[in-house]
Amino acid sequence: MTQITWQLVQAEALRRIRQREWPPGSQIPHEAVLATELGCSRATVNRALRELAKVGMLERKRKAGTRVPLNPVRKATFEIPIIRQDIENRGQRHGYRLLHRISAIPPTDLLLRLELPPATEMLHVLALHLADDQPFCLEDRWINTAAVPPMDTADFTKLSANEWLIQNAGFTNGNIGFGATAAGPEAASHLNCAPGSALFVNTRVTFAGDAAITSVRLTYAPGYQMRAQI
Amino acid sequence: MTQITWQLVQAEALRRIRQREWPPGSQIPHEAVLATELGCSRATVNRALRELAKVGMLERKRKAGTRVPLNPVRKATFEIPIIRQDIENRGQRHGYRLLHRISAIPPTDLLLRLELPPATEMLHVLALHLADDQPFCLEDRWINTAAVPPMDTADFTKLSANEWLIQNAGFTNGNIGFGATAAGPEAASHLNCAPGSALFVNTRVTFAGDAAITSVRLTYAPGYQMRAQI
DNA sequence: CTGACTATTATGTGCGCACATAATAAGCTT
DNA sequence: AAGCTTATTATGTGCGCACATAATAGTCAG
Repeated sequence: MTQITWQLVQAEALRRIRQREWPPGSQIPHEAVLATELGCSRATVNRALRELAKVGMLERKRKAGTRVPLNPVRKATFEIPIIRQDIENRGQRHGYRLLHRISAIPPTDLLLRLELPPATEMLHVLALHLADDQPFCLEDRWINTAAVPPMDTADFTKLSANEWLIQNAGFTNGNIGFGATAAGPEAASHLNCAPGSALFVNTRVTFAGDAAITSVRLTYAPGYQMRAQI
Repeated sequence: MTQITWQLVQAEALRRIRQREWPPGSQIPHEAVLATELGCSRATVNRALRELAKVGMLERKRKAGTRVPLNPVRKATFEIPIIRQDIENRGQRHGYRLLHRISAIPPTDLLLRLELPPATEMLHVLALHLADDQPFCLEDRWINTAAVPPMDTADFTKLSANEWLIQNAGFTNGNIGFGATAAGPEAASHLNCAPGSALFVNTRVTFAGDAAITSVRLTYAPGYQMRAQI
């Protein structure tokens, strides 16, 4: 006897949504009904619908039931790239050059974003990533040395701060932003492009629990595209 | 008696990862062990760990067990913004202007990406979104009219194609890309910025099952940032 | 030693049940 | 009729069990 899996239930639910058997805004039968109708247990239906709700295809509320949202806010998931792997996945050779490494007091707005007290000294690292010896991405990073393991052995001349942090300071939460910026004179010279070129920028702030770990600004060479699946 | 929830198990697992009780690269105890240790059922442990694996905090393989990845590929989720809501969430007034609406044969590379036969006629819509009467975003869209409900009543002069499609053509999958581009003369005039300005670009291709629905390219006015939580 | 087969083992998932929780609906009092 | 209290109901979650599945380790024939 072939069992009904939650994936099958999910696929059937998706079909009904797509084919308007469950039109937008409408309520769908509740779990127990679907379970008997599809010939499986309520737990199976629950898992299928729960995961659909998590990606925004359904809205669920206790007692109120489950409905197909009128304006579904679809969610997409993308992988935060480890720059070296990102480059190697393209079949290119990763190179890395440390430009700058100094302990200093960051701008106050950064300290505010990281919820750190004023005048906290942090480590500032500036580095360039290369793909097949061509400039790929400029990494501008501030590290909260108090919140990560001692980095005496890590001088970041060989291993990027990116990877060192990933391996040595597991983070739990944070936020990320994407935008575009015109290349300033410094970025232009490092990335080997004309000043004023349109560059893709990715900023991240990461925390471990409530302790700020690092803030990074990645400026990519012209033409870079970041991709994700919906 | 207070029960152990899967959230508690998950929090405990996160703590152990963060505090290096389960160091990167190491294997963690298997579900049954954790279940007895934490005083809950295996199903509860399973759910906690399964969800951690989904966001890249753990790696699970049958028989091989569960381990903390050396190079965790963290996944971030962001919401695909409905432009009007995006603007209204900023406390601004949404405006919309249809610039162009014509049936035509799109470039062949687009048809290839959409997996449509050559010389398929599609609907091309160009529109401008405004925030408090300021240009916000330029929407350049191709719609596969064969795959969506008839749109006789939808002329897109008032309601954006964006919203019409969301309400009338539930999609199931697709992909999304982010990048930066320099403003061309046309974009510059519509978005009221200098030619050559660095603009954030978001391209999306969406399918319903295996039928292509639409391809859209959103070019945002200078300064726009897209944000997401990790 | 090699390659094919056979256990073994950890995760993946289904089931039926129970109870918790949140949101709504119904009823009751004043 | 307004406001409080009490059912009712759909989802959320836990438990113990069973079996499926994938990957590994072990075994054995040649």
